[in-house]
Amino acid sequence: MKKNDYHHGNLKEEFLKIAFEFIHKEDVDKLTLKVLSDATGTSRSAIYRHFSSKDALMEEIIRLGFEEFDSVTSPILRDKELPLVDRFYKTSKVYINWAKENPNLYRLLFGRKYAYIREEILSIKEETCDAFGALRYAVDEGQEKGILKKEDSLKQSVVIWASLHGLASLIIDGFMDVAELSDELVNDMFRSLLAGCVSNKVKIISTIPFVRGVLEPKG
Amino acid sequence: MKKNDYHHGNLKEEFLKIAFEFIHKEDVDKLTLKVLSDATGTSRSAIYRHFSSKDALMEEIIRLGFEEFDSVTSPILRDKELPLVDRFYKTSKVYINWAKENPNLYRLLFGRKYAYIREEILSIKEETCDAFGALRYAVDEGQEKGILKKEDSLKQSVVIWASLHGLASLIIDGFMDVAELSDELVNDMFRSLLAGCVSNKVKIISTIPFVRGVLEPKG
DNA sequence: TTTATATGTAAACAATGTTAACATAAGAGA
DNA sequence: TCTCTTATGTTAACATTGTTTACATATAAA
Repeated sequence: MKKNDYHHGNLKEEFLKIAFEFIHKEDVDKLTLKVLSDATGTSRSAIYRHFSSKDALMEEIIRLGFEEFDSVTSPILRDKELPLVDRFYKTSKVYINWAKENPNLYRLLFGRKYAYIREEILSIKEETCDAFGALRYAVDEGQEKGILKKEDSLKQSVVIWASLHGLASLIIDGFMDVAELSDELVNDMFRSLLAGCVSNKVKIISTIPFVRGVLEPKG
Repeated sequence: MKKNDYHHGNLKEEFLKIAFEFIHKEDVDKLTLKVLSDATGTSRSAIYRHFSSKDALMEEIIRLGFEEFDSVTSPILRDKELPLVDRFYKTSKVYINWAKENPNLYRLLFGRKYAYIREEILSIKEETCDAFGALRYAVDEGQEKGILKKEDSLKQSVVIWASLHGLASLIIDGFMDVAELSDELVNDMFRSLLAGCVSNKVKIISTIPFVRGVLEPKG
């Protein structure tokens, strides 16, 4: 070990990087300070020069996690090139698949433990660039175009979100052996949501065969 | 302290009772062995004469929890005196309200940590007297009577369950301030589920005004 | 060059679940 | 009743957690 290894250089960034990568693979409560100190070749208390506590580090991880989550969901909802129903459908697919691929991160973001951080980040009241905001925006758009029933758009959005969240949770938390059915379950859930939310005043366009099948059950 | 307090008598039962009551009030990870030993006036390691580990005790708590959960949900789904749709509606209400009143127990039962115990208890394959079994049974009944669309009843049940689970989770895990909207949200969710699942081949009976409103949107 | 600040380590804490060695009560068999 | 076994309790110690305190060293400012 060289002498100038005493000062690491960018230890804070490395802590974050290692922790973030760890959460992509392993369970949240397996991420201990020892894991971080071992991985960086530092002592167990080195982290306290860069974060006031372990929770403070987790806060940053959660922020990064939401950035990643938003980056795979929001753009689809906001993509004006796609028909609106297709945006909903694609988002549903991506949402469930992302949760399946990143179960520990998903639980960290949407579980109870760090609810106060989530509140801080999501802050629904303003139309920020987060996934729930994008969903509300899309729901509003749907109502304006007459595609969705005109109801309280917050409640409508929560019902949609809750459905996806519930399905994702059942799948990743091992509630019954439904993980291998997830593709079909998303389709069924989407069909149910559409039946509940779609107005029949306007003809709705979709480029996705499955979605067209849902919209025209007689065909 | 009397001399014959050395042997407690029914310490195991008391541990279970105290732990079970604790979970009804406080967070799961606040339930430590010290809490149990203090409450019973014993030492921190006394528990190991009755349980092989803390997790073994938690297993029993989870079993008790499912008994309680099932006792407030299953009977409604199995009550042949009620119209089927009313059973679904009442169960939805009771489900969400129970989760709101017992958030820590709900998380313990349906969270990831003790998934293997849940698997053991629920064991969907057989038609046991559990809530999910009762749901599947009710879904089958609905399909036979032509009330529900004839689909894979497992998937249909999972979609219903996931919707309620998602809503309950959002409410109790502090995802947005929707707790005070929960009554309306259950109604909206129920409306959505019914739109997705109900067949229109048969006239459906309900004694609940709200449900009738959902079934006859023109009225 | 000296001084202050930033960033590391080592040692110790209390709290957690857990185990091992020991103590005592209860019950069975003589 | 006496002894032996078993059941059930205690105390002391462990390793692992997150965390704090005192100390050490590299970097930057004066």
